[in-house]
Amino acid sequence: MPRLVDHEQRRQSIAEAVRRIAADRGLEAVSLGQVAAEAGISKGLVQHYFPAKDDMLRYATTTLRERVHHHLPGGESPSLRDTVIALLPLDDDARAEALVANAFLSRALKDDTIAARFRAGYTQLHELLAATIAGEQQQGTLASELSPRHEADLLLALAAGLGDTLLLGHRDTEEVIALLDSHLARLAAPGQTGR
Amino acid sequence: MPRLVDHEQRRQSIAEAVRRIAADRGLEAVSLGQVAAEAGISKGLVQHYFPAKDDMLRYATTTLRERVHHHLPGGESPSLRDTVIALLPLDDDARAEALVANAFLSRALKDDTIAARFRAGYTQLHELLAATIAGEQQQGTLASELSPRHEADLLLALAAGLGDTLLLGHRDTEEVIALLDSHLARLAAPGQTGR
DNA sequence: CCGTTGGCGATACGATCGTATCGTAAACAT
DNA sequence: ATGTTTACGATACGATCGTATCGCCAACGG
Repeated sequence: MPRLVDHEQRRQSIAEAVRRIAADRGLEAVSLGQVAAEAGISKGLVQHYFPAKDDMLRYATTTLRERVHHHLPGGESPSLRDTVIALLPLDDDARAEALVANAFLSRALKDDTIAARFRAGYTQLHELLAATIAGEQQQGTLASELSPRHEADLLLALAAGLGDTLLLGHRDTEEVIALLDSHLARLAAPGQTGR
Repeated sequence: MPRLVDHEQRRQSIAEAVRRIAADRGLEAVSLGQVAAEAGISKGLVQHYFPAKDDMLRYATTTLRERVHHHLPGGESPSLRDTVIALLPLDDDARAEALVANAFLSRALKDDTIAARFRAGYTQLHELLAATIAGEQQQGTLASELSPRHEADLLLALAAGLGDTLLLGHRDTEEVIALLDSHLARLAAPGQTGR
């Protein structure tokens, strides 16, 4: 046996190159040559780890939604507000991830593997939000008659739309957060004084 | 002079071919050859009307948001609900348009011309929604303390997010409309019995 | 009637695409 | 030491990319 190499690590570094290119030049700019250059390796090596380009693209979507957890506030049970804010593309990393997800959306409609990844990501976020909502209901800060799953869907859609608004520069960060807060205020339990 | 041809019409038919390809195979599949084949004309003719590919892509975004009006219900003053529903990708046309807009999003971040188009589209829809909201407030069906511009931003974001949810198949049409209705119900004037 | 002009097709160009096929160097088993 | 196996680089392949350059054909002005 020759020298051993961590395949997974290699693949991840290639996948990161793919995501970097997709984020700032679009999926159309993701070619084997560009990826090799971005990853600082030879074109042949990329082929060694991904026999076909489609394999590479599919793999690049594996860790797409893991970063959401990374953006979550560290506390034990983060507030609903902080959790939703963590979904917004507010820093460069989150912005890049949003752009990558956007670039892969059209592929998700044709590629079952990528579609499954998107669905899993949505389900995961949905469960997280629903649990957070239920927690705040028990805590008495959110109105108890709300359906956590229903409100989670609304919040995910709102966060996605506000994310696009941010990416396109239609509204700035302050405005978007104010919009989000006004929505959350309507979910508050009666007698709650905002925030 | 030789036979005269309607340049605008030619350009539009080419632009439609671009949008068709972008909608179902992504922007990466939009090449001069593919566009020519889709439009049923020669590759040289495409070049005749668009000296560079970027010109063609830019032009393809001109009429992107015009179709929204086409989806609006015919009545004099359509309800807020019907107006927002008209923003959702419920039929094939609207779905194709949403996919095209999605495909061009990454380009809008680099191309000022396309970015201006997106911004104009957002502004136009925002004004439409705000006016509709103000109208329903006067009519007494929406709570009078709401800010029409504020709620318009929220509804646009919600519609965009719900649109993505629909495109990706995370929720079906009925569920999405139910989500939308539950949001709208919270905006209703007190004493209003739903819808 | 003929020359000019614009619509349009055909083709050629170099670059880059994705993939295939090599050669070589390094590391372990025997 | 030798042979086998794997990491990796290099190169070649045909296809397609975007662009440039032709030539023909139709139509109108003179």
